[in-house]
Order: sequence, then structure tokens, then C-alpha cells
Amino acid sequence: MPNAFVRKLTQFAPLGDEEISALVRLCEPADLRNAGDDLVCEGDRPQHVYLLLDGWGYRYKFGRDGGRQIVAFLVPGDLCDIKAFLLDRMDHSIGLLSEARVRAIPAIELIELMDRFPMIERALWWASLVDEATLREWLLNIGQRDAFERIAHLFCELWVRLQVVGLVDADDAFDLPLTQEGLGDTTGLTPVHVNRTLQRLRREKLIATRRGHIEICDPRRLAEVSGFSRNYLHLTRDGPLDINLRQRLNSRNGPVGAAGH
Amino acid sequence: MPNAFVRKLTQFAPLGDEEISALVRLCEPADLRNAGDDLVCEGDRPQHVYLLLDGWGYRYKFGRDGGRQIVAFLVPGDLCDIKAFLLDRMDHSIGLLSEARVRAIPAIELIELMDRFPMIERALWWASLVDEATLREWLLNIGQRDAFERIAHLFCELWVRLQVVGLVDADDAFDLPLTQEGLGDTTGLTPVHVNRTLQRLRREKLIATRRGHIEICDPRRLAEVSGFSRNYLHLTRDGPLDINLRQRLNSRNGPVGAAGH
DNA sequence: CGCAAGTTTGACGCTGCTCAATCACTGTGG
DNA sequence: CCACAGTGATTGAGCAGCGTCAAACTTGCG
Repeated sequence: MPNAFVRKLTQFAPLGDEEISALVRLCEPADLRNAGDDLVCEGDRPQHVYLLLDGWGYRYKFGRDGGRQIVAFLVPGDLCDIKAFLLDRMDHSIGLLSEARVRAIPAIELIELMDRFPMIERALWWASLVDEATLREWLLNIGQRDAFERIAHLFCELWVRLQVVGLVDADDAFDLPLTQEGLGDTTGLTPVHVNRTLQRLRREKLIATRRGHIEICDPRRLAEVSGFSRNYLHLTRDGPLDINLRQRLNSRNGPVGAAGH
Repeated sequence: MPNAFVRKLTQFAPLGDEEISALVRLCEPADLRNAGDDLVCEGDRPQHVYLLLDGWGYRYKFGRDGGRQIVAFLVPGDLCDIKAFLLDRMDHSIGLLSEARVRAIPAIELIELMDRFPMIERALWWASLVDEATLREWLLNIGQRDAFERIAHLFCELWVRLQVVGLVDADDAFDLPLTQEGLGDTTGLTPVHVNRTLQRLRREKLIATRRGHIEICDPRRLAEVSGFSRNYLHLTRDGPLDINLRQRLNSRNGPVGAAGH
């Protein structure tokens, strides 16, 4: 119900009404972008900080011989690079996987907000540290795990991240606007091998897929086989979400918890 | 010859005498640690920010089945996690590859320094952004390149980073206190395959190795074969210091915010 | 209906892994 | 000064996970 941005940040710091309404105001004015558009390109000198309100984005780089590597996903509520305007130029690009609602925040506006609300500043830094931790976990994922584990691990991560912003339904299903080629560019595998690995994940009743949509049939076992642990997402505030998640793991009919107090 | 920390930071922002001497003071008191020691362990709640003055460190994580992934190297002049004390617990560990001189900086001290010297703050953030960009490049490295390119790329990066702090000699050689197993844990390869790949790099006259020591025989070609570009290290003070940024940074300490001192 | 994008399948081969043995170096103690 | 042990480097043989190529199939959409 509250927007994804607020939901996410309340995971990271306790925010009062005044802070929340400041965050809500920060989301305006948003505009609509098309799937496939780039928000930022490698080499740009970024002027804005982008806040994704709706839809999916992804960070990517190209290798010399044309291989694309996806280095992060952006889901609703994610903010790109609080501090990117400090650097000279972007070393990677940010694109959109789906139609998206995006708010381009002028850097100065964000800085003022953080100066005025220390708790918001804290939450934003926290989120930024989680992004970095996620990069490290992805490195572990690609470096140490085989295809089956890699893809399973990725799905676990997305499942948790989307739960935080309320985008996972009661059947543990969510939208995933990603082709098998995109999955391959994320995990360092070829589309063909991704296909075969997905088949195995389905055969073992861990997931079910429809077009642009995935259902996590057995979250616990999926986490087990992939060595997934939520630690690196740093959601460990003894907040309500944690409890909800735990409940969901035990009995699979619990309602999707809201993040409020 | 200034210390490595100062050398590195002056790459990122123009620092005056007062700022430099503040940085030099920050390096005291340092203490000596042994190779193999851990500075920080996964699960710790870090109290200090560590500054590496001499020797090599590395960040690493373990997978469920015991595989170790090295996710970053720390070389002299590198500072760990300006903002780590914000998070609840470490999601990875930091160890030492060699005997090292380390300064454990209390978080408060660093914060005060950054408040007092905006240019230092700027340089530290810049360095932190470079660390993150490096993670992305490593992901590209492991995800898209084969063994030969991966290792070549890693050597290119280290060559550049060590040059910045004056640790590469006239023959393009430098100390590399890393076993082939360590190289494997960095690149997602087995020690055996690392060995064979190193042989090929030597055979093609790209590098030469002695014990704990490496010489880059042909830097240009090594960069070529691995697709290395130094962009992501953001050493380009070419278009830097743009006036906008200076203004933004100044306005931050100015009378704008209610939360400043 | 027909095209385009994405998914699926099959055959085949290579990169990189496994297991296991041997070799080289360095520091230690007799 | 040499025997020895420990760590790391090197080598070999066999194998499998994943890549490559190419074709067929399925779905969405104008």
C-alpha cells in the first residue's frame, strides 16, 4: 500500500510520519519510460539520481568481445547511486527490462533531504551498502557455484527483495520480465544452458514458470540447494518483516506481511 | 616519498598541505599484523575502519560447500569501508595475505576528519566508489571472460593500482604475495587450471613470475588480450573538479541544511 | 495469418575440473 | 652440511559441465 520506496527504507531505519511524507514527496514528479530504454549510459556524467517506482531495471556492462554482463537488478523502491554524481563518468549503464515509472531526482534535492532527515540519510546509506554486499554475493555466486545453484540463488534473492516491497503474491509468485538470455547474462551462462537448467529446476519442483512470471514452489529447498542465506541483504532489523518471512517459511499460507509497526 | 594513502587520495582530489598533514596524522598509530590474520570476520560488528599502510589484504566469503571467493584486494593506501560501521554485521571477512602495517581508525575520528575537510571527504567517497566499480568489473571478468583473459585482466588491474601508490618498479614488476590457489579463488578457477594458464601467459611473453613476484613484460598487449580498460578505476582526473561539484560540496557545508554544525 | 522474439531440442566439442603423483623451494634441526 | 618436512608449483590422464551451432517449435502481436 505505501509505495515501494518507503516500504524498503522502513526496513532499514525507523521513520516517522514527517520523514515518510518527505519520501513520498520525493517521488514526484515521476515519468513513464519504455522497456529497453537506458536510464544512464556508460560514459555519461550523471545529473540525476534515479528512483525506480515501478518496473524493473538492470545495471550492465559489455566485455570487449560483445558479452553483456548484468551486474545488478533494480526493482521497485530501488534508488540508483546516491553518490554517483561525485564520480566523473559512469562505468556502466542502467537499462529498463520493462515499462517503468521513474523519478529523476536532482542530486541537490537528495542531499538536502539527507541533511534534513538523518534517519533518511541512514536508511539510504544502508540501502547503498546492501547494493554493494549484493555485488559481492553475486561474485561468489558466479565464481563458486554451478549453473543450477547460480540460478536458484538468484531466484532466492529476488524472491526476498520483492517480498520486502510487497510484490510477491500468496503463492510465492512474482513477475520476472527477464528472458533466458537475460538470465544467462546475469549468471555467466549461455541461454541454452540456462534453458536446460530451468528445466531441471522445474523438474525438481523448485519453481514453475509462465511467461515473464515465476513461482517459487519450494522456497526453503531452493535456498538449501543454492546455499542462499539472507544475511547479505541485511534485513535483519528485528522488525516485523523478519517475523513474517519466518512464518511464511514454516506455513506457506501466511499473508504477505506489511512493514508497518 | 609520501605514504601510499596520501598518494592515492591525491589522485582523486586536490589536497593542500593542511589536508595532507591531517591524512598523515590519521595514519598513526599503526600496528603490525601477521600474514594470515583476519582483520575482520564475517558476522562481526565492526568498530574500526582499517587503513592498510603496508602489505596486502583481501576480502573474501565462503560458499556453503567450502569454496572461498576472494571479492577484493586491498593494497597499501586502501581504506576499508568508510561506512561499514553503519551496518549491523559484516557479510564478509577481511584477511591479510602478507605481514602488514595497519591503522585501526575509530569511526568518529574519520567522520570528524571528513566534516572538517570536504576535499578529503570527497576523495574518500571517490575511493569508495572505485571499490564498488571494481566489484562490477570483477563480475564482468568472471562472468564473461575465459581463464586466460581473467587472469590477464587481474594483473592489469593490480599493475595500475600499485603504480598509483608507487609500488611498481621500473621493469613493471611488483610483489604479489598470492599463491596460485589464491589466484584461483579470485578468478573462480582451480589452482591446476591457474597454473596452466600462467604457463601460457609466460609462454606468450606477457608476464614473468618469480616467487611472490611478478613482472608485466608487455603491459599493452596484456591489456589488449584481456579487454582491460582503466576506466573503472576512475583515475581520470582529466575533466575533473568540475565547478558544479565544488559548488555542491560547498553548499553542503554551508547554511543550507538544518543538520550541519 | 504471418512475422518476430523467445524457448526448446539435439549433436558435438572444448574449456576447465578431478584426482593423484611428482617436483622445487625454503626453512628447520641434527 | 645434509636430511627432512611442509608448502606450493607442475604434470598427466580422464572426464563432465557448459558452450557452440543449428534447427524446430511456441507464443505474442500487428
